[in-house]
Amino acid sequence: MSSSGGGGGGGGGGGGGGHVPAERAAAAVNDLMEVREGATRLKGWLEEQSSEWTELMDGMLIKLSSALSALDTGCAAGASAAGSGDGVLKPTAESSPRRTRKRSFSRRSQRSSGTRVTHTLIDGHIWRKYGQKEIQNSPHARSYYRCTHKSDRGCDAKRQVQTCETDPSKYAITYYGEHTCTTAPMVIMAANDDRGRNNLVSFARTFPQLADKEGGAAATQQMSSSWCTSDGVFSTSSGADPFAHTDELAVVVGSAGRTSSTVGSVPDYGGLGDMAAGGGHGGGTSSFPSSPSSLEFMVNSLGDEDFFRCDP
DNA sequence: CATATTTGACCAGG
DNA sequence: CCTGGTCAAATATG
Repeated sequence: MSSSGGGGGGGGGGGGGGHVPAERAAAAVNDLMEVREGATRLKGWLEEQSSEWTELMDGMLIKLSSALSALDTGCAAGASAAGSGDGVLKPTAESSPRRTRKRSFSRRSQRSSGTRVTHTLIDGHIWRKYGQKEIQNSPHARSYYRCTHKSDRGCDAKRQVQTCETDPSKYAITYYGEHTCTTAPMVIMAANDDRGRNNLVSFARTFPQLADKEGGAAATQQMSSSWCTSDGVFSTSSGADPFAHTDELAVVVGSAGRTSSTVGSVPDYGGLGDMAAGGGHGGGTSSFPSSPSSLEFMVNSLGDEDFFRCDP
């Protein structure tokens, strides 16, 4: 979206190192294929429940397929993100006399709660961008966001997003402060496949008003979802993920044979969430946003290690 | 028209 | 003085 900005034209910062470990890519492809397989099975199971879910799964499968083909081309990444070249600069030629303001401003809060590299900007919270800066040692601009509930809830959470230097398709997100607002509506559904194994898929629903101004390629995925399957493994490998707490994003994986579900706190979202579900518990049938097309699915590599596995 | 993003200016810390 | 973080007017978008 912000293609126009400084980083925009940047041409994908190709220069530097884009060495993507082939082994790793291959492993990722493998994992994705397994996931697709599992998803297909899950789809079959869900078909018996409702056609809506079938559509949902179709969407997921499509995404998986495209992800796979992207990876297959070796230099995956760029595929959807790049583009946007077009330098349609606004005619703001006139030097508008920006009012000089004398504003006492809040000292910057320094304590960050860690940096995380992810494929998506979505993290379950709604952010409002309030600034962007070119950073000295980085080819990419850094964007500054703060919780959209800053004004109405006094939420002081902030985050800085910067395109990963080595992999333009990833973002390094640094969080500051904590969310005092309750913002992480999410629905998690769990299902067992025919083998009694527990497959769990969690969908963190956020409501990004994401609209690619420049039209064009929906460069950024706006829906984040983390899921995992089988044996309660939640990519905790090496547990090196400083974001294990992930705020409200809680995921619980039940043991085989049991269906567990967790629901993040759902605040007073006017008409955004049609997920009221009214205690949707009950045979694992919970309500789910009916328009799959509005949801973007994306593999959220939680540990930057492996995404998830689906043991056959 | 309301709300989010863009973008240059302002400001504080090193 | 330079760099990075924030403000807020201007602009874009639904």
